[in-house]
Amino acid sequence: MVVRFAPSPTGPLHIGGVRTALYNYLLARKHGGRFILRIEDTDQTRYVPGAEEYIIEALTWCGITFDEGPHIGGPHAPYRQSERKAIYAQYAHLLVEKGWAYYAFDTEEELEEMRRRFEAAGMVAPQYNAITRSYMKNSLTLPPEEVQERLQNGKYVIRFLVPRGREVRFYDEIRGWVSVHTKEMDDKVLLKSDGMPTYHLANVVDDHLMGVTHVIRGEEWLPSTPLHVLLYEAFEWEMPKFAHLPLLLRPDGGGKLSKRDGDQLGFPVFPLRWRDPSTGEVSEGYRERGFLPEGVVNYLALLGWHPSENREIFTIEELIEAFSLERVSKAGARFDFEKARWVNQQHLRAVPTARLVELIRPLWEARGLPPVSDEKLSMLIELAKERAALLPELIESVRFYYEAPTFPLSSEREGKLNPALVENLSEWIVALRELQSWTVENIEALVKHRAKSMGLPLGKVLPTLRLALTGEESGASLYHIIHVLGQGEVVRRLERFVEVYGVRPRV
RNA sequence: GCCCCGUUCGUCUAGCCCGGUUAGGACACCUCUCUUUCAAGGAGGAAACAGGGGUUCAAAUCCCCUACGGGGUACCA
Repeated sequence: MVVRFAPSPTGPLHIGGVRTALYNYLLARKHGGRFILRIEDTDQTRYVPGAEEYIIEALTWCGITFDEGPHIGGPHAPYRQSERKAIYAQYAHLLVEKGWAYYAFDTEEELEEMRRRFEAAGMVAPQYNAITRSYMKNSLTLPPEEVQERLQNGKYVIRFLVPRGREVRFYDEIRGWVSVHTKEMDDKVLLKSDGMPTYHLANVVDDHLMGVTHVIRGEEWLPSTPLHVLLYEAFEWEMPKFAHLPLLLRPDGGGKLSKRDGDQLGFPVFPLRWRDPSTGEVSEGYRERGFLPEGVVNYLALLGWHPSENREIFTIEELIEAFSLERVSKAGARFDFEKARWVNQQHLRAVPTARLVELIRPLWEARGLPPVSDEKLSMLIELAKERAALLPELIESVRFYYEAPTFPLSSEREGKLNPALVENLSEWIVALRELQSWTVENIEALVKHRAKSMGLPLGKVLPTLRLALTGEESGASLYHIIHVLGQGEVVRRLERFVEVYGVRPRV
């Protein structure tokens, strides 16, 4: 099995493209096949610098790797279509010789005029086809001498000659048989006047030359597949199998998820941050948002595919094992950011704390937070881990550590303080200061013991202490918080609290 | 407009090919439980076969029509 991912470097890869790459990758790995990256840069006007590097970096981050591609080479190099230009021209001319294609010389204005004319005659979207081509300037209508003359000038395109009266049928691995009549098809340009191929030609030629056995791509290609089928027939090449993946839809139901949706949806549509080189506009990525690559990949796999068992959480290796084209659904899938978060959370919980320390440290430093040892950081992460779905939440939920509470508290929170405890707090500070061994167990014992001797339930004691130490009403285990804060800091914070509330509690 | 593809809880989906299920799971939501609290966990709840015709003893499942959604309709991919 040989599959390929063939993006066009016109900007950042969006999340739907990542899924297409993922399904190809999964299949290649499952069947021990090869996976090729091919850059489809035949439209020179749409080339965006940095896009190719972005695509490779994004897929690498996701753990999607290739066996051949522009970045690693391979037996079918080059892998950029712009560098294969001569190959396509040769094959386009071959089709002309075989009578499957012809030269056309119409200018843009002439094409425009043709469309206007036929529209006026009642056609809605006139195409260059069996009925209109006879009115146009091409090697089918012009005398041979004029054709020769125009070819000398070098300004021509090569168009496919769609045969008449045929039903083109092909089997789609996901949708079953699809058929289209050739009267619905038009004479698509194969070779552009700049000598570059269009997608249709380049894709068929390269897939054949590179030995691709399974063409797995987005559903937007379904309507042009009949043309590709005819192209294989014209070249007398063996056809690959086709599979058209359902599209990723916007959560609001308004069409397919597109690059332009950017951040307006409230969640990233790109795997990595992207800075548009011409406008300077920056779009957020899943990586920067704090997703784990395994979380993104897992969620994406689930959008349009369902395993044979009722299970949602998979590592990439498990996905390789479980994936199959037969279980890909036909209908478009709406992106659900909440569920993506949940899937990521499941993975986050499984990540060893040591790795989280490595992931969090750069974020910690980027925020300019006070230095912490690896040991402290991993204690903090342990505390935050259970309630975080995304990486930055790991830092946000230990805010108490790097940000002392500010007093006075809001009146609502003051209402939750226990007056008896507040009055007695100076004695607690002494006890805490004198605690010999600062362990979670000892702290817990001390708190419980003093609460008991005061006749106060933990439900009164703990919230008050929490407010005094963190300013928050909820969060991780308070005994652990006290422990990680350290004896000195706990005493300092409580003393500050007493300065404000101790003498005459406002409660 | 025309062509192609699609349509099961709010969302992702199982079930459809090989008719007979209390139409299953997950996210989100609600209730209860555990917990100092939040989260997580546990238990439970509400929630769907687009509509209409056939075929059949029996249709989410097979056939047809309609509606709706999406994609395509470039010298873009």
